[in-house]
Amino acid sequence: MNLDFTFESGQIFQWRKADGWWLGIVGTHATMLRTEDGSLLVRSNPEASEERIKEFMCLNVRYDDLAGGRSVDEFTSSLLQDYRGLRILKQDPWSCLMSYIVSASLSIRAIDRVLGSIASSCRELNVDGLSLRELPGPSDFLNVRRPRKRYLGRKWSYLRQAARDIDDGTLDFDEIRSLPYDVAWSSLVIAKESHVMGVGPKVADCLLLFSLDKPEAFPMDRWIMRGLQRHYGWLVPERIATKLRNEGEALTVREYEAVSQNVRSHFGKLGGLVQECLFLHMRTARPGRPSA
DNA sequence: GCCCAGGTGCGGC
DNA sequence: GCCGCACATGGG
Repeated sequence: MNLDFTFESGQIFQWRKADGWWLGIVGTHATMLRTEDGSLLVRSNPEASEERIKEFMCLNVRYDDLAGGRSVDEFTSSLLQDYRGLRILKQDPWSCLMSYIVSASLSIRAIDRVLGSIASSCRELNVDGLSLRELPGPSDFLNVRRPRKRYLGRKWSYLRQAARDIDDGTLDFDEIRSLPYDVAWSSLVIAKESHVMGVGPKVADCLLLFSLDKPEAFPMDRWIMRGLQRHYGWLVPERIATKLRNEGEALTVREYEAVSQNVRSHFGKLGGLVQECLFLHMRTARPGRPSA
């Protein structure tokens, strides 16, 4: 387990490192995590059960099992080797949805800042003398005052609408969780009656991967599209690759679906993990080198 | 100044 | 269906 890779991969926001500990909120527990001699150390307040932490860290998921015993391809093997210990965390669905609705077209730093400003009027939790703020739950969110001048535009109303839908049961995460990947994805993105404003192809994949138990979900943003073209060219149909080279980086929903199909049939349930490793790789490794 | 940042909704063909 | 644009702001 490598907590630096895990928390620096960009999968989760509002965590920070202090004195060698990773600090953030798990459920309602202010939590500190670090590894030592191969074991995971936890401090939390109020004290979290071992089960709760295991659930958050997905310690029941074995990546060897997701691979199904087959090796994927050479580049992927070395990628997974380079970022060995990176784990996909299981986030609270509402916090995750909020984070990724906010995330559209912002830098990671800006996303963290916006979420921080939303949390700034919420409950303060403490552990070991350090303090951090909870994000509001769906019903509390409706009472939070809108932060002044903090990047949000129309996104603020998307968040409010999603919060209302959760409150009145129109949006039911457990129901989506129970669906197979492609049905769940379509219900979020395509279906008129269940579409959530602010959730497009990429945000839907984030929610499915990080909160709704779909390890094959493979969110594709600009970094990932560059990574796919550079290292997995055969998964990107020629017409789409040409388009990406010539005009901007935006894909239509249909094009996103086409690439996503190829990616999922290649990586299977290892997809989500590969995606996080590739994301970290593209953002940190020097260009032109196959590995970090 | 200008471009880019974990995209998405909308109105125009 | 696809295209072009607006959306808000800060850092390089």
